[in-house]
Amino acid sequence: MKEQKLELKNIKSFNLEHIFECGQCFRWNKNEDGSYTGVVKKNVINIKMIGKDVYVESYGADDLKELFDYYFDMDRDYETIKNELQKIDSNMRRSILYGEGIRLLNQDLWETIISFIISANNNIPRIKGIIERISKRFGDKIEWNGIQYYTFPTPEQLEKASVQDLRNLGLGFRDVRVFETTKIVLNKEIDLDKLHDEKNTQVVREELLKLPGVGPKVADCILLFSTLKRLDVFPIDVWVRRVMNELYIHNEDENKVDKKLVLSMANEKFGNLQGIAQQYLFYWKRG
DNA sequence: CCACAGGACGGCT
DNA sequence: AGCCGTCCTGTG
Repeated sequence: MKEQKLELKNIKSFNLEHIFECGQCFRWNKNEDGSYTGVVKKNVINIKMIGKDVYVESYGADDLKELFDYYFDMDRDYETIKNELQKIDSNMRRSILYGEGIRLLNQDLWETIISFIISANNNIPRIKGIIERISKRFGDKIEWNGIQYYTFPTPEQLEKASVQDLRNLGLGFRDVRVFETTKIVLNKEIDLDKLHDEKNTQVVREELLKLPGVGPKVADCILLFSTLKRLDVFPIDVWVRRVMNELYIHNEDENKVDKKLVLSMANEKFGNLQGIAQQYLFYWKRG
């Protein structure tokens, strides 16, 4: 374990609030000074921005520069992506203006799977609380500057949780889903490492859908927000359905909008960039 | 007291 | 294949 620092000057398409509050992650918390602190793998990371400059501090095992670049998707050219999307229509232009600093994080696949199983029919404050309690109970403790942080438990660590343990931590009816998914991952009935090697997004999606608690929406979130990083998916929740109806479909009853229609519309308009287009629209309309 | 939240699942038609 | 009730828990 070591402390490291990193300074990045004049970074474009990078805004802490946009990145951490757009619904893709649950383990970053804002501090009083405006900086954010989170746990990534076995590292505690603190980030603040002054103007367009990014200041990063970490305490952990991994090389900070390498970890930062990968986690924050720094190798992807968001300027070019935004330029492409802006050509589509005024909705995209406005949404990109609103969330110009969004980046899609490369979060640990296992952690993302469990996190989004927990997210089903749930709200963000509660999701964050549950994940925090799971980490505190089954993860490893990291102490930094007198504060205790906890890593997200590995499958081996989470295997020690009984259904009742999970229920007591507040998962509700999702307890069995997390319990069963943990077993399946441990048995390698579904090999998470091999999912990274598969090129066809739909094939990976079908694999994810085999996990208890992983339906269409959760699967797409996993594909988009984890190290799988497939941009050709379009997670549809009530908000996205609402936005797509308001902007493009104009159905009288937004609850009766066919999901397949939303998907084909997204595919037609945004193509292979539909995943990130979804994030701009979602963050914009949800405010 | 009830409605609802950033869905999944099972039973039904 | 589509529709619909139900599933914990916290908040309004």
